Amino acid sequence: MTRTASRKTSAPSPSARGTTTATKRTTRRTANGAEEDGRKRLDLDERRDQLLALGKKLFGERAYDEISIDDIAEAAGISKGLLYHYFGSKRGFYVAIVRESADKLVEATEVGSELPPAERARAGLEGYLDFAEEHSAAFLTLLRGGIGNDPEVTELVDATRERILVRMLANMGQKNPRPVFRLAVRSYLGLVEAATIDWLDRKAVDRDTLLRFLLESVYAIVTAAVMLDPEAGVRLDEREVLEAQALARGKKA
Amino acid sequence: MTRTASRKTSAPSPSARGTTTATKRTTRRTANGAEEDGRKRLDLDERRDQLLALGKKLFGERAYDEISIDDIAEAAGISKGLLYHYFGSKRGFYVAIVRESADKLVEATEVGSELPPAERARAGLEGYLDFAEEHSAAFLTLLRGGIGNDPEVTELVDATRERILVRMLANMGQKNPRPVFRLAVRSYLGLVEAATIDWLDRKAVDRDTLLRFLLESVYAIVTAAVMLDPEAGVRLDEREVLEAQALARGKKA
DNA sequence: TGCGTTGTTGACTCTCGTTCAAGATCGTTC
DNA sequence: GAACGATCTTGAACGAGAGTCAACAACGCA
Repeated sequence: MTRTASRKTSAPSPSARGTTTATKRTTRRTANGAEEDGRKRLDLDERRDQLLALGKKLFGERAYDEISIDDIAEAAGISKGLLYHYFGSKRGFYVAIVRESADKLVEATEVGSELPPAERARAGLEGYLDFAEEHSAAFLTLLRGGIGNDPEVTELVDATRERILVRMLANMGQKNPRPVFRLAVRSYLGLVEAATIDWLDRKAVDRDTLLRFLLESVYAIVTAAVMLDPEAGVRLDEREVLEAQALARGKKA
Repeated sequence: MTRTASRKTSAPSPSARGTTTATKRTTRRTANGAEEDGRKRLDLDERRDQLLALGKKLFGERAYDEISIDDIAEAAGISKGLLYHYFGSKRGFYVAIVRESADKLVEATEVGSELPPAERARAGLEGYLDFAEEHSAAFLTLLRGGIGNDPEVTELVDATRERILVRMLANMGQKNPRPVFRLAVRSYLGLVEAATIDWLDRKAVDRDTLLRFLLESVYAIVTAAVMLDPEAGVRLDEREVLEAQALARGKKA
C-alpha cells in the first residue's frame, strides 16, 4: 500500500524545477576546499546531474530491481535519503533518467529545416544512429520500455515516439496527415527501432548498409501508404520523392 | 536475482518454529467432495492453468509491481505459499504467463505450407491480428517487454520474435538469408508490431486497411533489401513476388 | 554573530517477496 | 479399511529493501 499511495501523492511532478531555470553558474569550489572524503554539499543541479549520470550507467548495466537504492547511494557516496530528496522515489529517479535520455534522443535527431527533404531524412537517421551507437545502453533501456507496464514510463516512451513522429510528418509536409499516412510513418519508426536494435546486437551489416536500407524503406513505406489512400500523399511533392530515391540509390553504386 | 541471493544467508534457524501447533480448527468440511469455502485440492495442471489464466488477467490490467503475491493469492482463493509451490517465485509466475502468451502467438501465426506464398503472408498476418485483437492485453504485455530489462523476460520475448522471424524467412525460401535480407525481415516484424499496437490504441484505420498496408509493406521492404544486395533475393521467385503484389493490390480496387 | 535556507544524514517503519515445517487430502497397497 | 507415501496446501515467520522523518551541517546574508 505504501508504494501505490506514495506514487499517487507524488503525482505533481517535481522535476519541472530543474529544467525551467537555466543552468546556474554557481560552480563554486568551496572555500575550505575540502572534499577529500567525497561527501560535500553540492549545488542542486550539480548533484542532480551527477546522480543522473550515475543512474544512467547503473541502469544500463543491470535491471531495475537488481539495483537497490542502497546500491545507488553507496556508488554515489551519499546517503539514500538524499536520493529521495532529489527524486522522490526510486521510480522517480528512474523516470528522470529515462526522460533525460529521451530528450537527448529527440535532440540528436533534429535536423535543420534548410536542408532539402531527402537530406533531412538522411541527417535525421544519421543522428539517430549516432545516438544509438554512443549511448547504446541508454538507447536499449529507453526502447525496451524500462520498467515494464509501468504507466509513467510507458507514457514517457510513447510520448517521445510521438514527438519524433510529429516532426517526421512535419518534415514531409504533413501537419494533418491522413490516418493511413500517419500509421505508415509510425510503423516506419517501429521498423527503424527494430533495425537499430538488431544492428546493435549483431552488427550483421555495416552502418552504411543499414542507413541505406532505412532510407530505401522510407520511400517504400510511404509509397505503400499512398497506394492505399491516394489522397494521403496529396501534399507530397512527387519530384521530391523521386529526387530522394535517386539520392538514396546513388550512394549505393 | 537479488532476492535469490538471500537464500544464502537464510539459515534454517529452527528456533521458535514449532509454536504453531494445534492453533487452528479450520472451517473445512469436505462432506462429499464438494467444498463450501472454496478450497479444494486440485490436479496440478488444473490448478496451474487456473492460476495462469488469473495471472494473465491481472497482469493485463495492472503493472507488475502494482500486484502483490497476496493480491494474486486472494483473487485465486488460495494461500500465497501455493503460488510458490507451482511457480517458484513471483517472477517465475510472470514468466510462465508470458511464455504461454508467446507460445499462443507463435501458434496463431502458423500457416499451412500448402498455401501459395502470397496467401501464406496474408494468413500469417490475419492470425497475428486475430491474436492481437482477442488477447490485446496479453499482446501488449508481451511486446512491451514485461518487466523492463529483466534478462529472462527480455530473452523470452526476443526468442519468440526469432521463432516467428525464422518461420517467415523459411516461408520466403530463405533458410540461410543474406544479412541484409534477414535484417529487412526482422525490421519488418518491428513494423508490424508498431502498426498493430498503434492500431489497437487508436483504431484510426479499419482492420482491412491495416492488413493491406502490412501486405504492401512486405513487398516494399523485401524489394528495398534486394536492391541493396541483389544476391539476397536469389532464391526469391520473381513471379511469386509479382503475383503477391497483384493479390494485395487487387483487394483494394 | 545570529538566523533562515537548504543540502544531508542515518535510524526507523512497513510492505512484500520468500521460506519452511506442518497439516490435509488423495491414490495405492496389503 | 488401516497404513502409508505422495503431493497439494496452509499460515506464520523472516529478511530485504523502499520509503519516512527529525535532526544536523554547511552555506548565504544581514
